Amino acid sequence: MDAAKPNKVGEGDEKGPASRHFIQHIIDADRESGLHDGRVHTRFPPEPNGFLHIGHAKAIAVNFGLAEEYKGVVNLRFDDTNPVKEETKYVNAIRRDIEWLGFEWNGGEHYTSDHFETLFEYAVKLIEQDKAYVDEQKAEDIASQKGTPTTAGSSSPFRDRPVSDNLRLFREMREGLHGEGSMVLRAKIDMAHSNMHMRDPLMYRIKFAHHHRTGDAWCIYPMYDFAHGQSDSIEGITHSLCSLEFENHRPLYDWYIQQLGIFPSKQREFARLNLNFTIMSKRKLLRLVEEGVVDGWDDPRMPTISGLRRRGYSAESIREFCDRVGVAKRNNVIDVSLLEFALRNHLNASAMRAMAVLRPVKVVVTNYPDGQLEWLPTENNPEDSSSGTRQLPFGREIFIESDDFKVEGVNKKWFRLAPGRSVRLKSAYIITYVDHMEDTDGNVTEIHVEYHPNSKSGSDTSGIKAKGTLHWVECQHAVDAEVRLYDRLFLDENPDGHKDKDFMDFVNPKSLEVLKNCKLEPSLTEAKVGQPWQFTRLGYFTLDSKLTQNDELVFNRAVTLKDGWKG
RNA sequence: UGCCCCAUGGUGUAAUGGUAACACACCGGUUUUUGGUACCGUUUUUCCAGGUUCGAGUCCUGGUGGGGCAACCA
Repeated sequence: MDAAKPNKVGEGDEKGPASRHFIQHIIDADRESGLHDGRVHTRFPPEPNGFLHIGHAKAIAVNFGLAEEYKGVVNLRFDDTNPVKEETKYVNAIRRDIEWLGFEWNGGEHYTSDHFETLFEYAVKLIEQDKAYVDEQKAEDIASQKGTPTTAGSSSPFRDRPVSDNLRLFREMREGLHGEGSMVLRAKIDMAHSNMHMRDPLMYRIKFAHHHRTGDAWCIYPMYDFAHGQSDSIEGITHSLCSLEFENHRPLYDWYIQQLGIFPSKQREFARLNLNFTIMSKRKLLRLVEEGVVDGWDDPRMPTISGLRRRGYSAESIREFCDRVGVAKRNNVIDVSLLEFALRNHLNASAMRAMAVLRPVKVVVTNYPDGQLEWLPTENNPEDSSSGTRQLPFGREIFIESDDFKVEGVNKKWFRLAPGRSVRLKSAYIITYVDHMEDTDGNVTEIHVEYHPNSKSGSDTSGIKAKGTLHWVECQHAVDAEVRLYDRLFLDENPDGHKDKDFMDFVNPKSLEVLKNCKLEPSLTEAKVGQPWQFTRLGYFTLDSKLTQNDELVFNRAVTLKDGWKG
């Protein structure tokens, strides 16, 4: 095993046992005690009100990873208890993203709405036990009676309504006999409880809204707390893993299950993923979409799964990233460089190399015969000996990167082309500067060089030592393309963390740069959507899935190569 | 002035009362027909104060600091 790589969950290496996180310790203890015969059944419960982002990827990886480790299964359950926010298009996007990440869920999809009838029966049961009551107060009154974290709440005047009245009213609520906001069903727990969630929490509210799956069958909908844990229980979920913010909900989660006497799913909480220079709130990501800052949920600058995919991130790299960030209870902010590392790490080993010149300047090889052309072999991926080679056309006129030539400020650290300098053209010849032309603004328009015929790659007998190696594309065979370069969407490390400023204030106005006049080697016309490429010396790129037309290639840069040049 | 959770290098995460480690980042070096990769190395860690113990990052007490909790949202 490669010692540089982290141990796969549950495995050890020659250095000792793999490190294990606290949820694994909990599950180990549960299995030790024989809980549920050692069965592990988790769930991933997205609300279909937005696209999945990299933070969800962590939750997905934790739930599916644990299930895999313990030979259990995972339910995909769309948590659809609020019809006014949820839409089928989000269900479809979420399903596609999880599949793309490479995870398989257990036996079809689940929906909280599948359990609406059972949930209703559970509610009736609690009413019959005098553990729930119909409250006819206004929302503001209920809120004010809740008290504050430091002062006890007070009871609703409807708290001691007879069971029979509660039963009748709750059924009338379901039948649509009462208007929205006129009444709610509440659990009867303790209005003075130190945990606000235990102060007679709402269980059901009336909404005459069309539900994306149940249509108009219901006009009452359960609240999260009275739906999530019960759905876990109905589905036989053993370990219900959620984020830290639900820690205070746990006593309520347990209370409902205990009162109902149903399967005892257990909730455990871990810290959600945060990334610097980005935001992870679905509400705020939606604002970027709605206000046109980005071109949709799948804009390559978005931290969404679909955005990362379109940008050129591989599913493997996202999974590796999720493995590397760990699982713990402390609030964390992961450096985006770790995400980029995971991508480079995967793509360096797997991506095909290609030559592309983003900001071309023409080079004329003055001693190369006019009209002559030769095809030179070059490796597809030096990290993968099985990837083979391909042929590159070379001729009298080529393009190189304008950044690779400069006249002013040339010192001994400059390895590239300059007056008096020689450089290697990757997989071709060594060339030596002869002359260059400039326009009236001083921009270099053309460079003249001479090549050394005996310096051909693989059979170099020239003895010339060239420090630098440049990528290049032969003019006649060059394919035009558009290339889009992305920078971070926010200029602030924590755009969401300023009390006095809106995160929108930190949007990077230069997060997208569109290059129109890029020159690609001809083999790139074979590129497919979803296929990663390393453009030699530049970074990792992929075809844009939305903007690419048949004869108009558009590439996105996912990430640059690490740049070790200190200038 | 309440309840809950958390505190290990710059950022994350391990260490199950017994030598504080791994990754990313950073900095330096070797190799290199990608200033990439690979390899080597430097710097940098247990919030504070008590207590228990032969021994505490770990257990206990008290502080300090951070996060969460008062939607007919999830």
